[in-house]
Amino acid sequence: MRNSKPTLQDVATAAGVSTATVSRCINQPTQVKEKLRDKVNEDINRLGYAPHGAARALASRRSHTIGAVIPTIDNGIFANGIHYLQQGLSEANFTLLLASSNYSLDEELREVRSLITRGIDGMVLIGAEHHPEVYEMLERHQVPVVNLWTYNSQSIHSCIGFDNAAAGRKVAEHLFNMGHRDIAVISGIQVDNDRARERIEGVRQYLQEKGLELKPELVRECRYSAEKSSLALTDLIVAGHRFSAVICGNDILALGALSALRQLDIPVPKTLAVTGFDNLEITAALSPSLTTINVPARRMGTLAATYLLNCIQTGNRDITRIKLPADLKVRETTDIAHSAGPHSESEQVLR
Amino acid sequence: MRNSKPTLQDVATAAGVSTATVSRCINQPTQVKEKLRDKVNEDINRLGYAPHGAARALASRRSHTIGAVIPTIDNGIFANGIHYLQQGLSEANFTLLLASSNYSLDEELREVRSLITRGIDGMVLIGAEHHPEVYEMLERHQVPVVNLWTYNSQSIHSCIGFDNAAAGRKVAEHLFNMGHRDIAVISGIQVDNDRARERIEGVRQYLQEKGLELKPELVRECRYSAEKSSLALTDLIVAGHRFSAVICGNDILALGALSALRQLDIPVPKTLAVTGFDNLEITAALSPSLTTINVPARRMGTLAATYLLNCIQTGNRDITRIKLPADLKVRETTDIAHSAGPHSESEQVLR
DNA sequence: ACAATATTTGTAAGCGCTTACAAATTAAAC
DNA sequence: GTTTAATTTGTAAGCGCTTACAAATATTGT
Repeated sequence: MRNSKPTLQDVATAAGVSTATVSRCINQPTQVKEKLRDKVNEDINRLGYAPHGAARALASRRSHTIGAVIPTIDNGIFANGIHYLQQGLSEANFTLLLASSNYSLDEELREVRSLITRGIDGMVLIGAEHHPEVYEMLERHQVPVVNLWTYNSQSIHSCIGFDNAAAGRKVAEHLFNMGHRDIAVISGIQVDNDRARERIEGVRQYLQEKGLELKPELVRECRYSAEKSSLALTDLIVAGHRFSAVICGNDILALGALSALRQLDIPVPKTLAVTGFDNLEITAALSPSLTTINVPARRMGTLAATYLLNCIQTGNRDITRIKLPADLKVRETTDIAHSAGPHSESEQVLR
Repeated sequence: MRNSKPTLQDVATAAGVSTATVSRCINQPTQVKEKLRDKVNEDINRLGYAPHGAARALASRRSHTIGAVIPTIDNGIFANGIHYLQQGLSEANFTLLLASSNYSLDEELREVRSLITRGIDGMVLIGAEHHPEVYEMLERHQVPVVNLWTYNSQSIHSCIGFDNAAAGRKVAEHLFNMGHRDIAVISGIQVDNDRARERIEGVRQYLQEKGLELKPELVRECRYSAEKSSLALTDLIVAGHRFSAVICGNDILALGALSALRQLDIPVPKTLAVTGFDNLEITAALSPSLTTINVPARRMGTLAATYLLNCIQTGNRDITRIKLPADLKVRETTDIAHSAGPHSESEQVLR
């Protein structure tokens, strides 16, 4: 319970060695003779010494911190991937500095600037579309970056993700195969959001190939909120449009859509089929369970950690592109046959 | 596109002033004469200068960073509160360093240590129960701390939250009033989790006051995962226990319970009533919608930011205790009457 | 006009650590 | 037992910034 925290110098004095030796005990233990090292470690523990991150970062030009800016931390969409990113970093003794942009590229720029000022060693962003100054700053400060949730074979920046357009196509294809010809879309705001645009573009293309059209009046954009989505779908229905399926830009939007349909007493999928995107854990537990795209969140997070740590360690700045699968999970909101029928056990009486 | 990033010294040289003046332009602009300040700012922009966080932190003994360790970032339970915490900090130009503990106090200790090493100016933790060394380190390093998601008028550390036991009571009371006498509980793991314990304790106490008992065989603990919860409830039912309501420790557990009940074809709330805890956005959109406790996540986040910023600015270390309301949201899983009846609009034909 | 005071700027000493480089010690080779 | 090479430790110069304190300049009162 000393007055102020001990410094490297305090430990050095206590152990009767130089600060350099103590520093080596911590950072390159093999460079110090075992006996001395033990003595020093003992004093480190005895004094309760903990290195001072800022001083260390300043002297070594390495913060052992990587930054991530995600659109929102509010719901679970990105949380899962970030969780594994963090886990991967943590194992290498790196820390994650997390910020959110509210789906705005300008806010993202501000956060990136703040993170760079903080001195991050690597950066994780969502999507490939960013303010030009973002890339410029990262470049200037030599900070390696990887874009998640997106994949493009031509990308000039590293990316680890999936093909959003292809995923959109998969949804459309499934719906088409289920007999749907009139399809509505509730998308997230597309400005500043390449993933949202690509997903819809995938849908549009597929339908076009099948001689169908994605009617502009059947496409609604709204914030990624269940409530907004609910309103959007209700509006679409009240407006009297004809459609038998609605593709939602993510699971939150789908949740809102299902809520609206329940309010309106419209049976799903009988009268209206619904699809989501992301495969949040809860979507499988819904009733009806939600057909959605299973996003490789875990692997994106883990691989991003591996990639950045490697960049930092080796100084390698080659760009890497990793394409992960994003498969359709067909469930009850598009296919009643997928319904979990009553089990035999269900017959038992509870009370 | 210079070789390496410009430093304060570079700006000073360019502007023909001392580093102290440039530093003041950035940190205490009013101390510098307007004309000079403009000139300096111009050079700052021209050179694309960005302060070096570590150097700044080292020299000023202030990192402008606050740390938070939450049990999990995986689902939305804590995300919402953290979102607002971050927002509040961001406005004051502070950054959030976020880590997760997987509901383990030992892991939490490790994360706290890492954060302190990184040099945080303040700390946010969830719950009041922490490894003793956590409090010791925070004390030693003079880092102000606030416990969220918990409230105790006797607490010797600052807390901003709600009374978990009282919330538990509310759930039990509601169920009791709805006529339920045989109540089961699916709780999160209680070791290392004071909130989970308190919630159940609240339930137990209320029932006791009503001359009822919370039967040990009707209490199951499991990880906060929909799947585990689903298994736990199924197990409880298959074991032949008699109960008409199940109280779940949080909304994720409730989701799992609902999923199990759907699989077993057991009507909710007719045969079995279900309650959650947290009021995740999606719980209102479920069918049946979930009765749950509305946790004041937003206010906890906002107030935590305000509190810590104040501590840091003023140096004040008085302990603060803020009690926020956590009200019951009665919905369909306990009260069929709350069902949103078919609206008149629902009659309209879609196709 | 000249003190006396208030404001603005500069000087320089660190903040706590890492790391070239030099010095000292030990091990290996002859 | 030397000489030489390899290993271990110490010395000291910063990393880029903030901030007492001193110096210089501007403002005010008389």
